[in-house]
Amino acid sequence: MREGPDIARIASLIGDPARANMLTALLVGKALTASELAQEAGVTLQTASSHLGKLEQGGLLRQRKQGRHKYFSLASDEVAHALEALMGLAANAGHLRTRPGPADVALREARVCYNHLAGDMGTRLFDSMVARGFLRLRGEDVSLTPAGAHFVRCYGIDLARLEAKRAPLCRQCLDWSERRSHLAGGLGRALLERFEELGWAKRKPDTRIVEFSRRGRAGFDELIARG
Amino acid sequence: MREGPDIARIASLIGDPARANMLTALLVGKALTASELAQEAGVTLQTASSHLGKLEQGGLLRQRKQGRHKYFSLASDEVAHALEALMGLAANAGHLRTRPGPADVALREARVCYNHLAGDMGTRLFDSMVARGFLRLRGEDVSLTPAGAHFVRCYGIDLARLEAKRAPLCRQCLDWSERRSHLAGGLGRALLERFEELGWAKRKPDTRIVEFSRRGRAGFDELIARG
DNA sequence: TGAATGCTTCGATTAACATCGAACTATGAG
DNA sequence: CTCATAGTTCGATGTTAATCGAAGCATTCA
Repeated sequence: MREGPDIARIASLIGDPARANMLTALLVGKALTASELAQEAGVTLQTASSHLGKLEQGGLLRQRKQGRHKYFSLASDEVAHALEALMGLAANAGHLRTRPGPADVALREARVCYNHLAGDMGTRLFDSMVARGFLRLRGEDVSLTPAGAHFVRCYGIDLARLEAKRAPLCRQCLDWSERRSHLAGGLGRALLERFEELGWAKRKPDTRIVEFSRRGRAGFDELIARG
Repeated sequence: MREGPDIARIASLIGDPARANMLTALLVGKALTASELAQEAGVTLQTASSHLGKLEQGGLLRQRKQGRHKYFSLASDEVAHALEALMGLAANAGHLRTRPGPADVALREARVCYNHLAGDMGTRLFDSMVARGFLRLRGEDVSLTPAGAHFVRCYGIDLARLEAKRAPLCRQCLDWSERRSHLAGGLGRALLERFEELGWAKRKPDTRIVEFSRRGRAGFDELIARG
């Protein structure tokens, strides 16, 4: 055989616990410095540096220097997607790191996945937008319809600015907790930002949990009910 | 942090070259014996036995004994999905195992992915069925519409038998070469079988390549053009 | 200029694990 | 029953790579 891409190389990169911790930490979407990632992974700065070099070499991370800091983030949405796929397998095999507790419940309801909203609320938003014809699915591609563009503009999102960027506007991302898709890409990011701007939601510091206020939850429910 | 499923465990399972070879070999969908997998991975039977035990323990493989043989296959479509996601990353990072050659071209055009058709022809089939209203997408779920049921029955597929099985009928699977979806699940399997039955396509032995005859290619083109 | 901070490189240590030979169990064939 | 084949278990070996202390750059700040 020996055909197709070399999967073991990438998988073994993810397979080290320290590196896996770094990658999952970066799933929140924020860029983190080498020191922060070292702490996240529970290793010293030296070993973290070695790990980060390998992850970047392997194309999983993107890095940018800023002064004497070095910021790392995931290289692409695809990396996040692959990580979530692995999480699905892990959850399925019952290898949860912790027994399902209150944090886990919150995580399943609403969490951040590389800067966009995932979990139950994320998939509900996605399904609603598809059902109302705001998003059109074609195979794996997702595109915003004219009606959808109107909808998000009314919600206060600067669509023109998003479209000017090079990153894809819409993309779907499979959810490990829900086994369904949620909206990724620039628009997904913008929507979560807007939720935070309006005070509907707030990220719980140092976790992937997104906490909705009572008012925010009501607003969200109405938003996906009829726009 | 330390939240969410334990991803490193699964990834390190896939991260060993011998195990990765076994898993990719099983992507063709056929169940293989321990000896066959040992040869596929290029290791002796003893080490293969150890690897297979770990893979099964980790929930990636399913095994059934038959006489003095032990047959292994992937545990689920989800495993195949995760593997293809990793292939996407690997291909993206330029870590192709071999430089793109003739085999690679054939692989991108039509290959088998856990017993269903993938590659360019796989995604074209999927897109066509969505466009004609034979498949309906709802988030990550795919379902067969009444019109679609009529279509596949006319094509000679015993739908009742498929529906009787426990495995899901339709499922979408992301394609590493095309970055779009193709049809997985029982129906995807049945369609590929039917292509072979009609002499349209033939699997190239010991590879994932699917070769279409000239007649088969014509029939396929007509099938996805108007049914 | 000197001190402090953030990160990298080097070297040595250690732990994990893939590998295989050899011995063992189980199933099937003659 | 005897032999061959398929697979497992055990133990020894060798390699890989994760880890961290210490020293070395680079950047910023005073």
